[in-house]
Amino acid sequence: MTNSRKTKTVKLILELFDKENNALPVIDLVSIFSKEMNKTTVYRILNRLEESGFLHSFIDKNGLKRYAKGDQRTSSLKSEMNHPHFLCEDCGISTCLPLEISTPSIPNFTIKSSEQLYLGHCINCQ
Amino acid sequence: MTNSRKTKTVKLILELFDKENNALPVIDLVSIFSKEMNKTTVYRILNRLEESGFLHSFIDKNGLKRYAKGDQRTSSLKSEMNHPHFLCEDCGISTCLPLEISTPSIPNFTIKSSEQLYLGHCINCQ
DNA sequence: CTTACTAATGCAACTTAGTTGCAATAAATA
DNA sequence: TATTTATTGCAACTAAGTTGCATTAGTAAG
Repeated sequence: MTNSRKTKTVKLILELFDKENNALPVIDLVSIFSKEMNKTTVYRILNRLEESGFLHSFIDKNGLKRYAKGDQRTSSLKSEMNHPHFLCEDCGISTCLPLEISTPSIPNFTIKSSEQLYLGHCINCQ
Repeated sequence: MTNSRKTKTVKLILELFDKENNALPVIDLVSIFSKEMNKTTVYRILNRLEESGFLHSFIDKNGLKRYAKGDQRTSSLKSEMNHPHFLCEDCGISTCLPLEISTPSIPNFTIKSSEQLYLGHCINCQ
């Protein structure tokens, strides 16, 4: 927080996530902002916004990194802290699911966190 | 099955998975077999072995594709059909977890399948 | 055990996502 | 307004994975 400057480019990305409730692939964000900023800048701003807790990220089925708003580390709501994501196999839309993750206990393994991605069809693609 | 030839390269990969119980990243397999075959060949053989049901794959935390033996589509055992994977954050080893996945039902979403990756420490890295 | 068919391979070139180094720029603050 | 340094743009790079095509080698038929 101390060392984060409100540059034009940061503001643009913050504005987008202000109205965007889905998890967007980085490559999409790069092309969305291709006229406003360099792709390197997009990657670096997303990195910083994740570190500061404004965004969280995960890897989708295609191995692409996606970002959505919300802090998966420090949220007060348990379901927000570590939640599954949904990915529509038809339209590619991805959203956070407000569900709690139950971590199984397995002999020989210490489980610290998990990544859960549910695949199927969203309401528009039924 | 009809059109799959038992070539030297296919045999080598089958032999490896015969004794390998972990899920291996494709890039590792490429370097393991770098003297025996071309990387393109590795990618294509893995593809075919997955289609035929001998292997299954998933994307790990780093966005890398991993393969492990077993058919996630047609196994008779429910727990084998769609199971979570574990990834050790220390040594990078990854294994299939013999657990059943419970698919939640969420309004507005039709969930068909899921990808579940548990992260933590394996027995050797405690 | 040849011959013919075609799946499978090797190679080189390519694509795509993401990263790095560095000089130039522009927020923040003093 | 001047100074500091976080941030950016650019170009070049890396790493994973893909594609086209000519060549090779399993396989099955004769």
